[in-house]
Amino acid sequence: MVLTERQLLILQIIIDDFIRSAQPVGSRTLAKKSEITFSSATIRNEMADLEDLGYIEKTHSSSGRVPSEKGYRYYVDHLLAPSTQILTEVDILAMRSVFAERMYGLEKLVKRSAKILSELTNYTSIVLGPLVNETKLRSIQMLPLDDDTVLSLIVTDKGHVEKSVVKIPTPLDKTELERFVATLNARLIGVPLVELKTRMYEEVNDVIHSKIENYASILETIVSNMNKNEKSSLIVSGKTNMLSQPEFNDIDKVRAFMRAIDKEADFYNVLRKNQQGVHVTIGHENELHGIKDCSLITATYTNNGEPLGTIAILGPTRMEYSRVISMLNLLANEFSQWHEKQ
Amino acid sequence: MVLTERQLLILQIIIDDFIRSAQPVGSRTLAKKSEITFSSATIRNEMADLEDLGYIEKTHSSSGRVPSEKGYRYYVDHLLAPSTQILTEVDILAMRSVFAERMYGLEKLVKRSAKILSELTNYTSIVLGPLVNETKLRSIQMLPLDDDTVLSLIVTDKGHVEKSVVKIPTPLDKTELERFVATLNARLIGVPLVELKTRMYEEVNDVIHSKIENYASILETIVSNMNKNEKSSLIVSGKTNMLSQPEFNDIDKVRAFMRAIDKEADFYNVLRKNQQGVHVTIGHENELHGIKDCSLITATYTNNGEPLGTIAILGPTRMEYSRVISMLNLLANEFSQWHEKQ
DNA sequence: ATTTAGCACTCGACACACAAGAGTGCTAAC
DNA sequence: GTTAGCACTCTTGTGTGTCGAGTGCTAAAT
Repeated sequence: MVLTERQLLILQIIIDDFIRSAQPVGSRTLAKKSEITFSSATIRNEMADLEDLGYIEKTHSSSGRVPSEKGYRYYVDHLLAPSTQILTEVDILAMRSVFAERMYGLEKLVKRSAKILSELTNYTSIVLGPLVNETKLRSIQMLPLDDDTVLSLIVTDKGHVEKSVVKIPTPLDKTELERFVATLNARLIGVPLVELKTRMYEEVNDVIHSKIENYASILETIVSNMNKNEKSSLIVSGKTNMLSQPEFNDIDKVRAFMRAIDKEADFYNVLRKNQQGVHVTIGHENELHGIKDCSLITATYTNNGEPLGTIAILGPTRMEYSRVISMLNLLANEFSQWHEKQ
Repeated sequence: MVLTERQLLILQIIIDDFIRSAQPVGSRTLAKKSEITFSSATIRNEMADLEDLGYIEKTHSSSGRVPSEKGYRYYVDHLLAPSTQILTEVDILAMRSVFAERMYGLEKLVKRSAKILSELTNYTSIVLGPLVNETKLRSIQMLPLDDDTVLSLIVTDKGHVEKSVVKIPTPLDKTELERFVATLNARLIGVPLVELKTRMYEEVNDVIHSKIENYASILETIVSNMNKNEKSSLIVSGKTNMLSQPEFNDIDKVRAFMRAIDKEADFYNVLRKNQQGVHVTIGHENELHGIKDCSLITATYTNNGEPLGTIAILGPTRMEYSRVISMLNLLANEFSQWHEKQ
């Protein structure tokens, strides 16, 4: 059964109102709205139908109605004012400012966007920087710190630096190290980071065998470090913002949420698998347990159509979907453009 | 007026018991303890005196007693079982394991100790890595990324790397850049990082003047970046642990605490000025507003007597002072030893 | 055939009263 | 100086009553 015009109108107003007020909305409140030309009794009848269909719920038998997750889903899919200009000038300027300023380095850009986003929305923002498989090796450097310690740096073409401090078993021959590094660089520059681990062994295997065990040990450490740091480009900003949302007046919800958001690795996995475009995941649609009361909106940004990274906002299910989606769209665009200029 | 033996005993038991149970302790509960040989009526009299003196408080007129901040202060200063072996084998092994393992790099060590500490105590731990003024320049590297972008790396003798991506106004001459870097390295290696900013200008001023403006711009960025990153060696672990402490059942306290702990810069300032040794700051003794319900225990670790960094635990005023102090002492010692071995 | 007015009913929120229990302070006896 | 005893205080939990917002249903109005 499909919804009538009037039911859609009522559903829309209920959700809009609830998003604003966080209070269950009753038939009298609705009847006062200027869009509504019929009486509260009619509204009650329609609301009863909407409830039977699962779009709205009561918090108790004589309360006003609250959107269900199904209701939000319908709202997001069909009712969202399509491409209406929701953002204020202030919002737009704030976001553009991140890119307008002469910025140095992608990592800062990611951090700053996350911050702006969480400040503007008062939700929690999560930004995933470019995935490692997009970047290529720019240079490998090794600097001896002591007799038995080497600092190795892996620099990518995007200006990212992975460092690892390696302890080596036998004392170091400096010129030999230099030759080793030169070999590595000669053979590996330009290799995508994601292939680096395997290529490293392939390309330099013969060289290593002819040398002492030091180099095997160094490579071992570098490779194992790369695994760990893959996830480092995840920035979470505004973790405490959710505390000011009324749905988090319950201490147990706060606990669950904070615990969930502390496990950044989980979010990494969720965000990484995101397809292109904007996606909204509402309440129990989320895989992660701690955020079943929340909605997650994600947007990917691209470089020439290739997905590079993800921007996301985590808020209560009662989220300002329309505004947040517009913001993410804008920001993802700016990101993509920024990348193409690089 | 000085406290009698018996009052001390009572104060001690009250505090010990309250630290365990988080419940106000009454005269009957006390009388049941095996250490106590006198009746609950006597205890009531003594408790009235202790209250007049400000060491304990009532939560309401007919409640049991709770330690006041003055009480905790006295407890920490005079009553703490001096160097009794509080730590369990498990605690000790867990902490040693951080150092026992073949660890790479100070930064990881700092992170791992913070983690262990917060896990063992179930409080929040804060570890401040070696202050920048201890470390010296090991090497400066500059790698051109594009025509107008240079990645500059500052490597310290402790293996720490500061990177900054610099956009430069005029296209780059690669050999000239190499000469510039060589000059920088020749003149600046071994300079303490804290002096680097000024020395950088002094030493290379003449060189810069004879070259194009690129180099001034590069130095500018590096220097301004160093300022920001000075604070990066602060690791906070277990932020959400406090949520399981009963004193944080109040949502407003949670909010205040989370907000406070999110401002890492504040903690940096507090920890940086710490004198050598272990320090306990109780409740309102803390300068920071959000943690007036908390106690902060800090310990510095040293290298040949020179203070290097700080380890701290932030918990409720009802903290296991004795255990935490022992743990910090142990860990600070391990840290100092580790440094000396380097 | 819809829409609406009217009304009985439900439930949460709040205030109040009451009892039980833990703990105190004080007094008088030991 | 110590203790037993007792009246008193305050919290906590439970039950009761009232108020108001909101619903569902019925019957009348359009």
